Amino acid sequence: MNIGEIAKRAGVSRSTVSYALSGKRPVAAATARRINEVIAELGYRPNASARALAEGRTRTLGLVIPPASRRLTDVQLGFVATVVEEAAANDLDVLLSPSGADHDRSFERIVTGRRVDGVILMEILLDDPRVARLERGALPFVSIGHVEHPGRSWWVDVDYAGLVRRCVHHLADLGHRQVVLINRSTELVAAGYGPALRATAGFQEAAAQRGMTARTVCCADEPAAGLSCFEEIRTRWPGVTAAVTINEAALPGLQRALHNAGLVVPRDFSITGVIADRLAEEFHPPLTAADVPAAQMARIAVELLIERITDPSATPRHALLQPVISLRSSTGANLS
Amino acid sequence: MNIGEIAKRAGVSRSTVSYALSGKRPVAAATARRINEVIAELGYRPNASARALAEGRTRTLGLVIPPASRRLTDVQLGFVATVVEEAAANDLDVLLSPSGADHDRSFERIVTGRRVDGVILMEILLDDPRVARLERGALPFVSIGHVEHPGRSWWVDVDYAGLVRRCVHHLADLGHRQVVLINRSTELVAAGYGPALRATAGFQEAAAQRGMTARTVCCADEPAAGLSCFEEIRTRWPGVTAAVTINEAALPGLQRALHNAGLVVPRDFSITGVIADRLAEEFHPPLTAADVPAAQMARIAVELLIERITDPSATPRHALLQPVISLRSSTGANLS
DNA sequence: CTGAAAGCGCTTACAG
DNA sequence: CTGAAAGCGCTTACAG
Repeated sequence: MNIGEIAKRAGVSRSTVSYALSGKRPVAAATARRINEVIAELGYRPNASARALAEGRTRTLGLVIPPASRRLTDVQLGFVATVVEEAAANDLDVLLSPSGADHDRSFERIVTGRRVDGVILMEILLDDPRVARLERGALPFVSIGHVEHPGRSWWVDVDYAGLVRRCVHHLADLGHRQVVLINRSTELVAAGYGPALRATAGFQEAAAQRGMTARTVCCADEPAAGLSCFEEIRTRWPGVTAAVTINEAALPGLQRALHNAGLVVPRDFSITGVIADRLAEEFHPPLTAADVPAAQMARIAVELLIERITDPSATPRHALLQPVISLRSSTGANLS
Repeated sequence: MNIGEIAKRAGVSRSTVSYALSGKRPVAAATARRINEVIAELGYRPNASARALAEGRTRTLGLVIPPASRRLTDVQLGFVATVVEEAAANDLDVLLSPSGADHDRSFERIVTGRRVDGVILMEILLDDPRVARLERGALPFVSIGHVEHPGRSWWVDVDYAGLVRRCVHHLADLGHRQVVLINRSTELVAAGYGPALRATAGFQEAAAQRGMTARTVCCADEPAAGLSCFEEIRTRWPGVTAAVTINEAALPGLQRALHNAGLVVPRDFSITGVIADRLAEEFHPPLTAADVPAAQMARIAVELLIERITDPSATPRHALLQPVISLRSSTGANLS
């Protein structure tokens, strides 16, 4: 069943059916009613491929996600879910593409097959080959996260360096002198993952400014690593009284390690960092932390992308969000 | 740039370029080489919409996911990630569609716009309107989970009733006389969510068979609910010595409640259930539980769907997986 | 081994 | 207010 069938049964031309559907040309009320009746009766829906071919746009966005092998964090999940919802709210579909590993074919298919009107990239490296790839092409894209030298590109990000800096100042104000940054995994740092490197920079900068002793450790994205990581910290640097972390997945292990060591938070040890609000609330005690506004970031990304698609010559825009640090119960004065 | 441009530059017809690309007709080696050179030089990729229109298939699968408002569990996440990977391995793209809430437009678009060659449904209710909707149409689909009366449909599922039954027998063998089922949320049960209802049935059946006292509670999908839920259990039924759960999200709260109550697992209280292996391992002590093979289920779903798409007249197939219960450290003899 | 042409199902100037 | 026709970029019988 196609538009011709509808036209025949409604006694009009195919163009009239098309215009009745799109509203791009006025159609007599009676004609429109007849057409809509036939459409409803037959349950007709225009063929998306044909429409895309004729219109030159697919009404679909591409979303490039990290490979399944690497577990998604809560924040990343929030990105995916919200991108899909926000796209749906704009009557756009979302095509998923796993990147990395051996998924280059999939990425290339999305990027070059004109399957999508634009692409959202996440998990951005300071020097990201996918960003470079997209910049060579003409396909509109927006990244959640930004490369080291964003130039005239479109992106939305959270100011990791600034947030970590503020966490450190907060700890300094509470009298802490020796602090540690519990970072994401060694692999991510080695790969040049933006948030991990910017967190390190902000951490060391602020600690130096306040004359604090600053230690940093990488920690795999899983609870077990959080546990062993904290044990290592206690062994190597017993004088450390507070930690800043951006590693959500390690939190349960961290909590267990604190408990095992007989440390009460925040009396004996303070913890803060950049963490999804949901996870910060679940910690015991709830974490004083900068909440990553994942849903907001995803919404902005979709908005920016739609804007860029709609007006290809629009001036590049970006948003660097600076969420506040929510004071909960995991930081206290240094009593040692 | 299109196939005609390639044809012109290679000095052949468009059909020859097409056949060189698809391999559906032999092409002289020299001709093929010339064509491939031009293609490589110009970075040509066929337009996916045009191809889909001409071929009558989109090389895309639809995946209907729960709305973002409802947090995805670890198992569900595993489904999404693996479906995408497995599809990519077959050179298929995945179009996401949020269902439920006010996302009917999105679902209808996927189902009726011929945007996809087939659909994978997850989070199936015993009486699922989406399954009913798809069964009225001609679009191939496979569900992860199955309705109460699956008839001649295609699906893959885990035998929740059987697994929970075995958990109960395991506890009975250890001497437990009063057990509780910590189910998913009241809303999910009310909506007729298959696993929640089948777990209840299996639980009560096995408990009755072994002459045990069986209690059941619904618990929202979040840590805080797990905590309050367990406190309620202790208050209302102090004689309960073991719990079976299928609620992954409640586990951290459950763990905290046990700790708060001064209960040591498994000495004072036993816990088992149906839980993603990763989460079972993270519990302290690691949970004796039936591991939901999420990745395997997703792979089977994609396989079945491809089979159904390839041969629309194929005999319906389904798979009811019966994973073993992994003996870890959270169940012990009833010492009370 | 290759080409000319019809056809997939839409949209949209062009005409009236 | 409406229709006939061209065109989007492919694939694939039909011919040779």
